[in-house]
Amino acid sequence: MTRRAGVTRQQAVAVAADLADAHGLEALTLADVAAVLGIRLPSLYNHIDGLPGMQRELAVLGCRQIIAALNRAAIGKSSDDAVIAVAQALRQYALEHPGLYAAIQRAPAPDDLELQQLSQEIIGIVLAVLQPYGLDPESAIHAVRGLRAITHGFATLELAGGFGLPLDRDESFLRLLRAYLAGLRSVDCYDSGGDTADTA
Amino acid sequence: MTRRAGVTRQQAVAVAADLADAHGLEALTLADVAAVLGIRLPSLYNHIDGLPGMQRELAVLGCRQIIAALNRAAIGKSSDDAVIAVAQALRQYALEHPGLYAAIQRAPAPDDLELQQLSQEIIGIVLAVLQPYGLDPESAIHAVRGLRAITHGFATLELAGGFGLPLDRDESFLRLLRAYLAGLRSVDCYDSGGDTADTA
DNA sequence: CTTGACAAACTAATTATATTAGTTTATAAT
DNA sequence: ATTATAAACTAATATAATTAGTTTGTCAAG
Repeated sequence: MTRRAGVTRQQAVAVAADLADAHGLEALTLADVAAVLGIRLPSLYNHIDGLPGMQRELAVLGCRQIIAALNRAAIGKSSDDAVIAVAQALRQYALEHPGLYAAIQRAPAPDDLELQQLSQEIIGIVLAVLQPYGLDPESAIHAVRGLRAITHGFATLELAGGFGLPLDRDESFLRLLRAYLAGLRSVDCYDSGGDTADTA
Repeated sequence: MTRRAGVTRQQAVAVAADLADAHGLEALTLADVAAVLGIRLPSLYNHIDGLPGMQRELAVLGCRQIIAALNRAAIGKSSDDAVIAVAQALRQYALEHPGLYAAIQRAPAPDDLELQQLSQEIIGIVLAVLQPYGLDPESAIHAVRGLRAITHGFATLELAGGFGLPLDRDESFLRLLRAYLAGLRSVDCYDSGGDTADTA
């Protein structure tokens, strides 16, 4: 199976992932990857389809790892606990793997079914965790979008060094999630204006 | 003042802004900017300090435009209306100027006082608009972080094509904001568990 | 009106990266 | 042993950024 005892695609992608997480996705070069692997740059093309191909590989890897992390986080929890755990896991993943996280932030190509399916799987986990809230299908999608925006926005601002003040970021995130979930249960976000009901 | 009737820095930055908004910040090259201006690439260095310098210029321009847009949006509104208007304005700016918006998403250099002050100004507007909620200083900062995360996250996911389903995005955003603001008024996001007070 | 200073353009050269084309070679399977 | 091929290689090309050094148009001072 292994010819020449040489480099495998998995190895190349793993090296690229490490470099991207360490120095940022935008600083990732195939030249560096080849150097770490101990081969010449053009030899990399035996394993991956250029820089765009490598970035796609990183997106696939990132999605798989995120799916695993979210599933792990959701086990044995329900309702608010589950939602918060999943959101925390996603934020933590982004902070620990900024390069891979950045790699998944581009829409998959229209013909890239594998990557599209992986993206869907992530959304599916969030949807599942929102089940106990008893939202109608449309509201559930709005809620998934809301949670994704909250988590993605918070994590990327954090990564960009956007929170300068010395105030605990963990608590900011928790308060944000709690406020949103509390609001989700109230009804006044489901119609355009005044309050129509107050509980449930 | 104008030598050679040549290119000015403002012109160069304006061209770069257009290109970045049209094709993405990562696709912006000084070579393209020079070509549009009708000069050779090295001549650009008479006006801007290389690619990093140009990106900083774009960040400054973006901040100024955002500050103007947010101030305009907040005029004559208060409370929820004002917060929602500001958030909508920020989202709209990001959608209309994706290149400039991306340029402001890197933390300013520690010695770049001008850019730091502009960032602060944006935060100041959000803080001001949250005044009517009567939050204590620490809670106000948490709330600013929450609003920034919500708006930034939603807009960047939108830009990345992250919302695939044919469900109105304007409504998703509005619901998200309403839910958060409703939650902000409730107290259960200010301490770890049960409710301690109810108004304030 | 001349002239000198300088900003702003230029050419030339270097470096880095990605990419393609074509060649060599080690090894697994026959 | 032979052979097919994956996986390495060298060589060459294109693009971009950047630096160095040179030329030149224009403004202002004499």
